Amino acid sequence: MSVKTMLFHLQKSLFLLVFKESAFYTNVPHMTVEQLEKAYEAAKYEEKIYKEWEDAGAFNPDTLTKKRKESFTIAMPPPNVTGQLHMGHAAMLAIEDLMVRFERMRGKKALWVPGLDHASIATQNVVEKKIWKEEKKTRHDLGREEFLKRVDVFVQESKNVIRTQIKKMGASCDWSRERYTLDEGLSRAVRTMFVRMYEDGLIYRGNRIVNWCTRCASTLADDEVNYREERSRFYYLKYGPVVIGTARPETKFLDKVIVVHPDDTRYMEFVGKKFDVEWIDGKVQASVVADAIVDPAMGTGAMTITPAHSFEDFLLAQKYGFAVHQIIGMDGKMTEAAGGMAGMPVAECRAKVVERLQQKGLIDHIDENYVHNLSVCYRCDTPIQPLVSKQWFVAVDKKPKNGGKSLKARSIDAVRKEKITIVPDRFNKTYFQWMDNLHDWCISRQLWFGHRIPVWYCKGNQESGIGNHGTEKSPNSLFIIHDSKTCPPIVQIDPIKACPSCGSKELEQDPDTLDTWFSAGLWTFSTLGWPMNQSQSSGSGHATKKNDLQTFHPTSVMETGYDILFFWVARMIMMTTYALDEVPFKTVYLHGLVRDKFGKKMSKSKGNGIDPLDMIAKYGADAVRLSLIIGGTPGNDVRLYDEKIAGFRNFVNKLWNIGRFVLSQPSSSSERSESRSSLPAGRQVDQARTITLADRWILSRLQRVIVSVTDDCAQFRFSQAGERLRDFTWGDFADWYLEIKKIEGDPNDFLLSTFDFLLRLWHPYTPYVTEVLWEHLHETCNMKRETLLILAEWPKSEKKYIDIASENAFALLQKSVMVIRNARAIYRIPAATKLNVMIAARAQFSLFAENQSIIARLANLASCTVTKEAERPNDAVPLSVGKSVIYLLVGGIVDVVKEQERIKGEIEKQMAYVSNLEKKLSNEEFTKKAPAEIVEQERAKWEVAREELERLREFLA
RNA sequence: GGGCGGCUAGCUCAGUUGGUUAGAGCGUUACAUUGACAUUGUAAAGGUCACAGGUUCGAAUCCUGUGCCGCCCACCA
Repeated sequence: MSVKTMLFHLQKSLFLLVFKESAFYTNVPHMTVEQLEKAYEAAKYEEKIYKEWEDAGAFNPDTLTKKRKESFTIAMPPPNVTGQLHMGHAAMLAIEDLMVRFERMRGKKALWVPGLDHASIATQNVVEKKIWKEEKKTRHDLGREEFLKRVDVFVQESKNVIRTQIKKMGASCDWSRERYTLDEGLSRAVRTMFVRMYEDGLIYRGNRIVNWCTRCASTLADDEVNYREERSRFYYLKYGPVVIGTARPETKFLDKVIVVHPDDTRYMEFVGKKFDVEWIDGKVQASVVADAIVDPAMGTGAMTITPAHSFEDFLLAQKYGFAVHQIIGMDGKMTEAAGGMAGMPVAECRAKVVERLQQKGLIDHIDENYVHNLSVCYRCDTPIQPLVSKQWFVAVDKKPKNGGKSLKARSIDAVRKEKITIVPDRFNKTYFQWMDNLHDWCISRQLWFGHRIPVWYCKGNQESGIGNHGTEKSPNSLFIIHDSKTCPPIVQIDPIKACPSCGSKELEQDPDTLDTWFSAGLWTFSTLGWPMNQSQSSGSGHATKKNDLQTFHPTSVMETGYDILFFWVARMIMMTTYALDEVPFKTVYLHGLVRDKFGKKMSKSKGNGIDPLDMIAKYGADAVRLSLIIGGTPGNDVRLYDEKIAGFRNFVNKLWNIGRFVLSQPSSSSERSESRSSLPAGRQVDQARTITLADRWILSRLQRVIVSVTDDCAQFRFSQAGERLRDFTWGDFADWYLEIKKIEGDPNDFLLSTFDFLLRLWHPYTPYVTEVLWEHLHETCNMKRETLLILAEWPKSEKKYIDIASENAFALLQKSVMVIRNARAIYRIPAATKLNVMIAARAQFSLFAENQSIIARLANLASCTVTKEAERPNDAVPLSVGKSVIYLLVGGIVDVVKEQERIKGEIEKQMAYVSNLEKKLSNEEFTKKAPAEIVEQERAKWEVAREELERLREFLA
């Protein structure tokens, strides 16, 4: 007999079905999977499972089936080799692994390239500190070569630590393609890029004002400068005919130009004139110019300019051709421009200058509460000295000699023309704003650790332009880049033996290294083998796969924190669009910062950080992953704390126990499943022996979940997809479906196949526990496990299994149970008191008749009698469910007054709802203008609500 | 100075193009307890969706303004 005919017969029949409690215990199965511990012990499995994945070659797209056509690539943002991974990295890994696993299961050729960044300035600082602490030596004490050796030792250790940490998170990245920014291959890419850009006129060397960190003894890019609010003194100084304001009197030794606003009536008479002025070291001759750059409201509206130590003044000096004098040296001490104070540290000199000015009566007054932003180094927090020096720059506005648009124009186009989508899209605005304001990028760093600039200077002919610090020798002739007697610098990929201009063999390589973001900017394509396409060994000993660049570039998604949108993402777009004339990635997905429970940024110094490894050890990697994925949205910061992770650990444990239960059911035992070879869900519909309403309901719900989870993941809505899955798993599947299966006994394959699908759907989120359960699923069912879950197919939904009638029917069943439970709680009927219930089922007779035992069991009833129609029995509490009425036969237990109150309350609520709907439906504007289906929907709601209201009124009568 | 984000239940947060009687987790309250799971189950309480206007038949959602919190950029002679 088919299910349909069976249902038909049930509906036809009028007999009373009375549930007998004892019937339930005959089919209760016994556990067959005692070997599985009651609570999931993540630590027991994780390492083993990771190894299985690796051994199966699951991370390497080359070993996957040839059927995979479309590629999916993520270049992992390379962690710095400075040390430990933090929760930000963990978030990055969780999200990227989710994406890669999802796409891999969807049949794509999925590649996730792992790697590490040498992080020149950060790493050098760490190692310098370490050496100082242990040996009280500076890098200069060791010398360049020895120092770099020490760095290398540190880096090797650090790399191992980080690799292990990445693996602990379950990251399914292809270790055979691991890269390091200082690998030979990548270094070659860097040099190639440098030379190409130089030849294209996009890299130049020039004397310009730069941010100088005296502690790091290096330049910093504009975006490597942080600002710190500071209260300091602001000095008003008498300077000839005017009073000028400054916070830095120690820079003012050689100031000779007063600048005022052209419209400032106070100073108009002075413009264009010259004055002899008594100043720090005696008399100087000052001239006055007018320029609109001056803000008349600022200070006194008059200022003197110090071109070598202020960005704005430098621009002015260039504009008017004023001399540029270095006052503060690269070492943070005064130059000979300070006369008798040469060699003095800045702070000391300031005090001395102020003292002298005081003596000379040149101080008008001092503002003690001047608040301004002090620029500091983003690495070591040392105040920045803006100063002029000879550095290498990338020209962002210039068109390449070989044609095409400027770097800036290319980068803007890539996003504006939607070749790159930024998620969330509000960061488009931030990106454009930054790009619009971008100045030439200073790429040379006076560091030892990093990519050495591939430029050689000829020393044979004459003292060359070596030493960016030429200023130290001749502070007043800064604008000579190299004079005509000098051979031009030699810029090329590989070292050479002799100067091509003069043949001299006395060559010296530029001592500086490149900004770490220069190499990072090439990351998506240098890791794939550019500029060499053939098989070739890279420095780390891994082979560069042939055609990787062609197969996997542009990459699919760049997933990283929004805090490095400028540092890195923008640079990659700039460099890649120039080098390859294609975008580095199609989508940029920006995650937020991981913060502590109080919303504070986690940091080592504050000690408020949570170590991912501790959390993994305590709660398991799956729980940590969930806690970083669910509950947040892209671009917004997430708070993370112990209890939160514990909550997700609870869910993982729930999933585990769902597995234990499912696998303990007789349908999964081997004698039942001898012929079963696989479990693609859905197929069982045709094979199953008994199909119940619950089966059809769960199958239908599953289809919807597959659709929404797939769609959400494809749209990067990982949190939403996860919540949807959790609700389905814990609510629909565990709380309802499994409970009903216990009652129905004799479970069919729906149980197994739905569980099978659940494992697949959860796998990208919780790879470990699902893989363990997947193994047990196959073992228990005596099935051959064709693949690991990591390589299993992503579920597809099938429309034909969406069964609205069953969903509606099941919803009524659920409501019946909930309404009874609710009444029991309201009337404080103890759980031990088993109630009798009579249902006047009316049009839903067959539904209730067929499922009376389920209602009885779930609602904890002694008996459940289903009739078509029934008079209200005495002492019965009536409950309304759809068109049916449930009578709780409570005898004399219930307080009549209380019951009347309960019903009155419900009526009141219902009346408000109904009248609301009526108001809406009687509004012609609504019925006329709203879409027909919305109107219809509201009308349907109204009918149901009205009916319910009527029934409630009857109850009161 | 320019820009961005947040403000939704006690707490942490969802809420896809405007149409639900506004949701989840944690916490709280009450009840339950030997076979999947107490890392559990059942039920409940709890919200004028920051505020003020506007657009619309209809606004947590769109527009304008205000307030508070946070962030980014620029700049400070």
